[in-house]
Amino acid sequence: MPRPTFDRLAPDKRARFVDAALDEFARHRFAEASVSRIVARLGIAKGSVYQYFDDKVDLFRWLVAEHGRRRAELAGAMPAEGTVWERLAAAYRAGVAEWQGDPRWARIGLRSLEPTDEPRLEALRREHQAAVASFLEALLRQGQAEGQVRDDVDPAVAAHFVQGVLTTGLLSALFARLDTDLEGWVAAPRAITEREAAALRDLADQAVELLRRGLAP
Amino acid sequence: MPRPTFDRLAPDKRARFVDAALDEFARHRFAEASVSRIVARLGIAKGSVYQYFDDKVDLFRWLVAEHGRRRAELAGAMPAEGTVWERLAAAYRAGVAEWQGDPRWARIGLRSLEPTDEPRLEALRREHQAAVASFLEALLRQGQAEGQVRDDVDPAVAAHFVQGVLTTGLLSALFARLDTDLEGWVAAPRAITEREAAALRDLADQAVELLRRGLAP
DNA sequence: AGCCAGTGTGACTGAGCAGTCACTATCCGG
DNA sequence: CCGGATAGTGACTGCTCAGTCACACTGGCT
Repeated sequence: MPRPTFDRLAPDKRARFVDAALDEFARHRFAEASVSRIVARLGIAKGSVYQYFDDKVDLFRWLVAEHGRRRAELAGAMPAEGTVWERLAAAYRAGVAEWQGDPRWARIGLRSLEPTDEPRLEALRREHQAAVASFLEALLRQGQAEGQVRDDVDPAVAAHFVQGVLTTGLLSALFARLDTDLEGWVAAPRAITEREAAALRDLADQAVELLRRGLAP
Repeated sequence: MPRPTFDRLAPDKRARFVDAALDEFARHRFAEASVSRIVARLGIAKGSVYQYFDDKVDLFRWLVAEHGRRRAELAGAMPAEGTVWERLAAAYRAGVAEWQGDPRWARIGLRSLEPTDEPRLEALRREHQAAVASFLEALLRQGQAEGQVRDDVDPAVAAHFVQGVLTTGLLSALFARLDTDLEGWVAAPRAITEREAAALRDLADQAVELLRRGLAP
């Protein structure tokens, strides 16, 4: 939890701090991210950071929570009805919207799923992992109830496969097409162009089509 | 490249060193792996490591290369004919065999695909990444030629999806079923039991079935 | 016995890190 | 203009790390 001082911070100062921290944690995984680098870049004293947050873990957790808030906003506009495949495509479209905004926030979302040596982050990671898996599992169960997913599929298992296609698979397909990778992208962050977003939606449709056929009765 | 001294090492000493290094790099990603910990555990002087290898990168690269040699041996027994799905299942079975041996070596294989801040490892990573992708792409093209994969699928794109299912997806499904995760597994490495291997083959069959249906004409 | 190449050693260097704390500066209400 | 609260500071501690190097040891050969 951030300290009260952080909330009271002048908006522009706060914004500059968040920007620098976001950049650091987007570029580097938790263990390699450096509080020293953040303050050096901002030209402020290291002690200031510890006026705002208890420690590095606290700072990272705040970023993850803030990412959650931003994503929830995007997802708010997302329909919760329709066929399984429509909902899946919609969920994915919300993801695209995130990359079209500030890709660094999207990266924080991925970082929250990365394993760490820091035990206080492990619980958080498992929670997020489980949330994704159970969202997809529920979706597949709905699909079975509505006859869009065949009954001999184990939703708990298939959820992992779906996650594999939509995260690892889709991302690596995307970056292969863009001729860069996740690292390069975040090293020089920019919002993706509409053209690229279209390519991504195209890929997402291919992915969903593969899953639709693969899981159909 | 290891130094000549490493090759001349007495077999048991060499084996003990490799075991300790393997353990360290299986448990920790490259940046967090510690040469100091390796020597502390073995009770040898730090300088010794630098008689065997140029530096930490050199040591890691040797482990990755050694893993490649071991996997090549396993893959040697793998049939290069049959339908796409048979070949895919066979490739996966070779992977299972690896986890049934020493799971730490399997982990090194995954480590070689992880991004690093170390530029000298980036080239290696891209190479491995590309090798996997192009193996799968070639497989899908063969499938199209033989009418097992529908023609409106882009093999270059679908290869990434297949990779997503068979790596991320299958692994996370496996560990969900085993009630542990990759980290816990390597922290207490043991060969998987025949029962677990059967579960893994069952999952692999489900994954291949999903892909078969998803990509079929 | 004497030699020496090959092997092993561990204190040391220089670097980076998270986190602390006595101190200073700034702001705001009275 | 004063005084207390709040915010900011940066040198410092204590830690871990990769990599070095002058030195010591060992075993085989002459």
